[in-house]
Amino acid sequence: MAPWRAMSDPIPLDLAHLRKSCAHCSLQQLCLPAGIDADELRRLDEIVKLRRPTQRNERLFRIADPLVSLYIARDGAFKTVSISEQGEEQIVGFHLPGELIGLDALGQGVHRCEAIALTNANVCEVPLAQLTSVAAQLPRLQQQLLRVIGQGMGLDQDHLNMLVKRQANERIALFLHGLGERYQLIGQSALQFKLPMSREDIANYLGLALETVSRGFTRLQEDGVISVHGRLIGISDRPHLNRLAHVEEPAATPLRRIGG
Amino acid sequence: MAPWRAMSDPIPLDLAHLRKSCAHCSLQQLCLPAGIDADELRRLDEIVKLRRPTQRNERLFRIADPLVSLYIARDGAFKTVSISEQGEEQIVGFHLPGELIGLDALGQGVHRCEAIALTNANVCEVPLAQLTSVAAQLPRLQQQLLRVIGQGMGLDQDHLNMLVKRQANERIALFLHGLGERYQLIGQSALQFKLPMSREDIANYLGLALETVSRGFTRLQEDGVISVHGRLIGISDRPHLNRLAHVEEPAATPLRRIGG
DNA sequence: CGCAAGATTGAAACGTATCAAGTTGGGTGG
DNA sequence: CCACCCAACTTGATACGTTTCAATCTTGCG
Repeated sequence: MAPWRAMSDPIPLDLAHLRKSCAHCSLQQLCLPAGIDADELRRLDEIVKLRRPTQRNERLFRIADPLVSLYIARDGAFKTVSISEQGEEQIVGFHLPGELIGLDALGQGVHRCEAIALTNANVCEVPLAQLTSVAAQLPRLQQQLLRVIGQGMGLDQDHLNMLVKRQANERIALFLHGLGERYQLIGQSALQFKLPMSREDIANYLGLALETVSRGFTRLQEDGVISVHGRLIGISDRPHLNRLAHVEEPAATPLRRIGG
Repeated sequence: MAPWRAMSDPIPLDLAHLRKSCAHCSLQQLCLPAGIDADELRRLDEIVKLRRPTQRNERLFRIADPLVSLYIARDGAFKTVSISEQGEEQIVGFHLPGELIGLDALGQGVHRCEAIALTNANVCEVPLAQLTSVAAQLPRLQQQLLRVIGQGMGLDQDHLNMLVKRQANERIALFLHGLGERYQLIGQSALQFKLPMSREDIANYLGLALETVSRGFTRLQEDGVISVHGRLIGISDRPHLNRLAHVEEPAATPLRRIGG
């Protein structure tokens, strides 16, 4: 595949930032520690490892790997991919910073997906055995763990609802809408962002042909809803986009993500 | 809708059977208690309630109900249904005996689905607060709980893979295949069973028009793969069905379900 | 500059949804 | 017991959207 380390891509490694504990992490409230107190946070911090920077196309785990840790990106983006019996790849979810990666293995103790970096990234690693044993002692952490897992299931359901009985343009609008919301959640612009994934990845995720995604983007641009420059997306008419996605648009948009 | 209690449907209530604890339940190894020891089983048994028999079309919980308990059918069948922003129903999963119901609410503490009985049924109820507090003390139960939850997520993924990039006949074959396996798992015939759900439910679940499901059944019957008499399904040529579903068919079929 | 991968655009073929009749079977009431 | 009814299911004809195949265009990168 692609080289693990592209020469033109010097790693902007900020050790000081990497060493920060959960307590100082800007994602704290969006991540596993959300809602737990200072003492508990210290216990959690003790078991969280900081991995070396991850290169584009690098894998956190592969299919059939035993479940060891859960992962969370601090920055960058990942996709999780399952492979059908016929060898076709299916993207199960996209993961932005703060979103737990690795829950696919909870059932069998063995991963059924690969987690592949879409960009260079920095990742926290949480050994599951330690996490569960700490959680057994800290009811609030246990509760939060279940909540995070449950949210993951909710996202799978959102993904499913996006695929069933919705046609191409609706899926694409919903995808862009959700992505914008997720970027907003982590403090970036909901109206202008760079897609970390290819058209092919989007198509795969949405259950469409990549040509259909391309046509969809073009159509949205012609209609003045978005602007497209390669992977750079600008949302020009958010209400219109929401209408196409059939999403209500009250002031406070409910917590929602697209990729699980 | 249909009457809560049809006159022609006297409830064959077997109190002796209902009073059985998990320890004596035939589903024990397929259910929450799988793999935990006798002491732990006793602790679990203490918190499991047996609900009065549930009528066809009765709901275990509704959308927006707070999460109180998880449910498991001892017999009968359920569907869980979510409702989109436009008011369209989407069937998220079918639940046969031994399969946990109610995990949809883990994320927000509030149900995002309704659980509706497809048939008359007997149901065990497990209050979640008690379950988690017991699980915190019993590592094996904690582990088993996570495993069951993880399996639920796995099933959602199977459902998703069934919908994406597969065409109608393949989805239908896969659906029947999976249903057969699940019946086999609970000690019934994999080759002959009565569908607990309507064609409309199947179509909704598979993301198809109900006419397409009907045609699919007819086609499978014409090809000598199955026999259809209303809701009675016989599988005449299992290898052929598996081939249509693109499922490998080694001697030992992997643990798999269709509805999550 | 020039290649290769990714993205866009076009035309035709296919599969499924939709609309519209029929058909079957279980339940009800005369 | 039969006629009727209604809901569930089946079957047929047409319309639509998406896939597919193919060609062209763009972009990043060596």
